[in-house]
Amino acid sequence: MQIQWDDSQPIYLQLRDRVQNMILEGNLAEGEALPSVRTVSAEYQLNPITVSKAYQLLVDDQLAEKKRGLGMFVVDGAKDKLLQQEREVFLTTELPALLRKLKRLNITREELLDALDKEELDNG
Amino acid sequence: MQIQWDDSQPIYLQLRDRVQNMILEGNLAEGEALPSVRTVSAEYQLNPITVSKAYQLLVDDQLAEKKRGLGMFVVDGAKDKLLQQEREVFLTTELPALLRKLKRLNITREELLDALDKEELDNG
Amino acid sequence: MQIQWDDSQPIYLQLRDRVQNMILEGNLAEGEALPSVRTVSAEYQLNPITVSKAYQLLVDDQLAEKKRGLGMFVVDGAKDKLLQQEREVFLTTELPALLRKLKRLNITREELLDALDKEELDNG
Amino acid sequence: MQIQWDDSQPIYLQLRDRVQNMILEGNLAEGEALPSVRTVSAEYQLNPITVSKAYQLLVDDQLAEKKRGLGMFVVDGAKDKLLQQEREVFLTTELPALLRKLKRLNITREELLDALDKEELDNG
DNA sequence: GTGGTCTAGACCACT
DNA sequence: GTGGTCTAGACCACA
Repeated sequence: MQIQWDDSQPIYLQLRDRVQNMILEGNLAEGEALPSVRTVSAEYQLNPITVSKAYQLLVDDQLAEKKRGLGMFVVDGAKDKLLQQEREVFLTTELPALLRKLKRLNITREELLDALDKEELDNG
Repeated sequence: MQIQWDDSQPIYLQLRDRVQNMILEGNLAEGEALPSVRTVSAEYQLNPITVSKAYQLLVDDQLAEKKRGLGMFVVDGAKDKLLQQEREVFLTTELPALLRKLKRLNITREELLDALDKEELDNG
Repeated sequence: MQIQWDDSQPIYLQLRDRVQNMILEGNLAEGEALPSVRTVSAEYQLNPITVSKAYQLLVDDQLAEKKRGLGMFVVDGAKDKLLQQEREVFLTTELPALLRKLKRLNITREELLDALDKEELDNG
Repeated sequence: MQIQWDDSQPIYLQLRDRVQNMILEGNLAEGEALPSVRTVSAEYQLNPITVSKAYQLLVDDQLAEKKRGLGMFVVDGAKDKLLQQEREVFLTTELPALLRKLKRLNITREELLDALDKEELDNG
């Protein structure tokens, strides 16, 4: 079970994103323990510190909490928090950027929707 | 006259993007000379090497060309080339990512269009 | 009945402090038995070893004593001992630190007294 | 030039506190560059990562900023920010705790002021 | 020159 | 068992 790491981004950020995705997709329930630092570091052949760094980011974002001597746990409400955070960023930052790009590239709204349709068909 | 550099991206890439935008928006016509490395580095308090690096990327992408002793110039067809390049990247990389994100965030097509409308009004 | 544990300090120290406070406030009289390790560990969902560790600290400080087969008891004179210990620490360690901090933050003696007054009113 | 590290606290936190104190005392002016990670790590025989960790905390608190390739710099307004932060914490957290302790230890306001006077004399 | 990242290996405190 | 911290040493991107 080997991960394909994307070399353009630090591993600890990719790890954090993976956990966030697991929470969003429900593979990691609220209140559930994150896989231990040691487990993850062994499984993916990573330095424990690298894993710790990813987990610490989750704690900083109040998505996970430490219980001393027991491990890290997904906090209650983490999923909603994530959804809201991402929507926020998307609507206030990414979407405006998208629109500017559409204008600059002279892509009409119709082309955009067509492309979305096509994508939807491809991915079922 | 200070630029707000985005610390999350190397300055030389931000510089390149600025020049590309100027070309796309017509502020820098084809055949026109780029501002000299020395000018830019003085104006924005940058290391000349940083500016050179940005310009070299434009040369590598065949968007600009060096004329010995005269400076750098926007090549003919640069604007179209840029448009095509960006459309390509947009349609093959960004759009699929956008769709995945929309799904994950439960943002419907209607919400997307509403947001686009709103943006359009804001930007006139 | 869940305690809010402060993650910045080991649980066994927090437990010890709680017991010490109970002694100081008279909620745990001298000669009285401490709640059993088993009781506490069940009530607060703690590892019994954690509770034992806290109790052992009290024994080490001669504030409690073990009676084989009967449990742990608050020793005679525990309250006075605690008072004296804490006064000692307060006057020799905390107070000097307080003064240094007041100076650094430019908080005058008047502001300090005002704040104390306000606190007193709040807490009745 | 060797620092006496306090073993009860991680070095990177002690380092952060040192820098904060330097800012508060004006030894490190706003806009000035922090001593480089390498310099500090060499001077105090520390791992560069340990120093980085301390500096990152300052960035997270918006007391310092990174300039890519140039180093870390004290941000404008850092000193005021620090003062305000510390006052806030002091007045809302430490002072109430102080009062509770005074009550518990039966230390009167007069004793407190006497002690403060004495301290002041000692430290000039 | 600057900071960022990672590995390997060790020791610690806590539950 | 858990996470936290540190060292030593290496490589990278950036200015």
